[in-house]
Amino acid sequence: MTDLVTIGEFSLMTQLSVKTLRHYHDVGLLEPTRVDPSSGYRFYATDLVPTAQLIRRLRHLDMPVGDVHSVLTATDALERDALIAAHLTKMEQSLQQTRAAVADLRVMLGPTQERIAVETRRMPATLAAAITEAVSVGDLLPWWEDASAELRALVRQTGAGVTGFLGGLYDPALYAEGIGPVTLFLPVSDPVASGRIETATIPAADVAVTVHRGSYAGVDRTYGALGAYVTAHGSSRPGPIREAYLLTPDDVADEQQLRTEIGWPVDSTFVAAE
Amino acid sequence: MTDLVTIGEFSLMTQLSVKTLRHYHDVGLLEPTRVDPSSGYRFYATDLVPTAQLIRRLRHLDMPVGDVHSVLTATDALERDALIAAHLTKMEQSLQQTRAAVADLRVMLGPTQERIAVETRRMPATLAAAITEAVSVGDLLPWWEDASAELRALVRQTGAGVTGFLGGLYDPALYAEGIGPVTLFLPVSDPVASGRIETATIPAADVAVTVHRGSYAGVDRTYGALGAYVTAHGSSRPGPIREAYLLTPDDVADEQQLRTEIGWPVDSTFVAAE
DNA sequence: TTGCTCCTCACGTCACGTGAGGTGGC
DNA sequence: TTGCTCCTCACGTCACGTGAGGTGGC
Repeated sequence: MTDLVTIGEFSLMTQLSVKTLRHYHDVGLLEPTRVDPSSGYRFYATDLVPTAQLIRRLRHLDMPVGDVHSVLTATDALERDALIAAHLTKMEQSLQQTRAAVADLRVMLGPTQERIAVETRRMPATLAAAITEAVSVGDLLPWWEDASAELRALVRQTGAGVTGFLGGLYDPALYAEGIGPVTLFLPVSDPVASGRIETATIPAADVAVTVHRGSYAGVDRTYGALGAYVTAHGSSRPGPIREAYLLTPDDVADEQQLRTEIGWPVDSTFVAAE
Repeated sequence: MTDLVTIGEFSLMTQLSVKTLRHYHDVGLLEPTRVDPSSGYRFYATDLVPTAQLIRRLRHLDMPVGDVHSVLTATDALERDALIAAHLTKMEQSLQQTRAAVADLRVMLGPTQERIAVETRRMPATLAAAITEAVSVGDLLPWWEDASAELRALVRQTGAGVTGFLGGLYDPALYAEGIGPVTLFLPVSDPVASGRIETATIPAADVAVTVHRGSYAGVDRTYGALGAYVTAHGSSRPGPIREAYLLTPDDVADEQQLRTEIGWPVDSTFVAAE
């Protein structure tokens, strides 16, 4: 039998505010040990303190309340640790991204705004091993990493010839609505399919292309410059953005050396006129 | 004269969703260049792209929309850079805290739960140089750093004798409501006052004390253990928590060596009975 | 009886997202 | 005419905080 304390005392012991404790009761994250039926007073056993502190820590790391609940109700320690480890990994990645964003902001605020070289080109239809899925912007990076690894692995395994750079098709809805269909593809000499990988013919398209140099975190600048260029020449037309990964993290050690070709769909007359 | 594009195209160029762009229009953060009076269609000049991208970056760093607005309307570059630098500093600190929280979580999930040694004691009334202010939990750390530096500086300057450890009084409201009065004080031999620093007599009190070892980030565990101990002996009584900073970051290089004495107010009968 | 702590609504906040229902331009 | 893009409400979400108005225990 352990001691019961009021919500105010429990707040002191756990450094969770009274409002927060009541909220956690409402959503079922942390139930008081006893609730007085007539007064509605909440009473907490002192042995709930470690649980409350774990909750506080996890919330401090921005783990969603639902996930915290999963951690608390995990049946065994292994499962619980796995959930926490997964969240820590996410946190580390987000730290990484923040650092990149800070570095990039410094670049943006710097003196020079690079000019971009744009070239228009007709991309021919291409046979490829491809993965197409609806992806949200938030999940894009890990999705990309998984999908590209899968494509490369399968193609290597089947022995089909690779006939071009790894590429992607990004539906405008991805940016406009935050979620949309994305195709990642690896051009091949022969049909290759397995699981979610299908053989596809990437359609031909007229595009204005430029090469983005450096970290993918800064690709928005190139999107902006390319879009502005295309608009200035009055030739934008709806269709997916095309990317080709000329130099990837697998190829170079330094982020500065990454090269990504961005293709913005344009009118065929624009290509001919050029 | 620069080109106007629709919201959809502008979304592509800036990687901001259409909903987000409309929201930024509503709150006045990013106004379209032209709004068609009959259709309500928004049109954006392409030279707004860098501004939109700056917004996106700053929001990515969780800078509040209001602060982003301040950055955009800053009259000169110096002011703008200062605002951004201030936010970057905040971010760095929060990264630091997250890292500490992760480390601490690992400790909590580890095998051993230390036991704490509790002793009860009557703290005598003490003459001190003191700063008392209403502080919110979020601001506590920087407030503490400023206040302690100010106290030490003034006391050194006046040549008054220091007669005890730097200490603090934390009103329960600070934890229960997230904001409350806090007193930081340095015991002195002679009256010392200047600016927000006043001479005060810290009242006597009966407290159960224990020493928290290690990073202040982990102090909640000690609060919990001490509170549970006091409750188990049925002697808790309302009043501010007292802390005394025995070994601070100024004294030791390693966080593990930090020592903070925590005092929990108890009944005088409890002290006598001990 | 006076304070103090606790209670329950109802609503606000922040930064958008969702979804219904409808309109304009090629 | 058909799609597609755009529009405006109104409401939802997440994790609480704010504030009014009221009750219970020493």
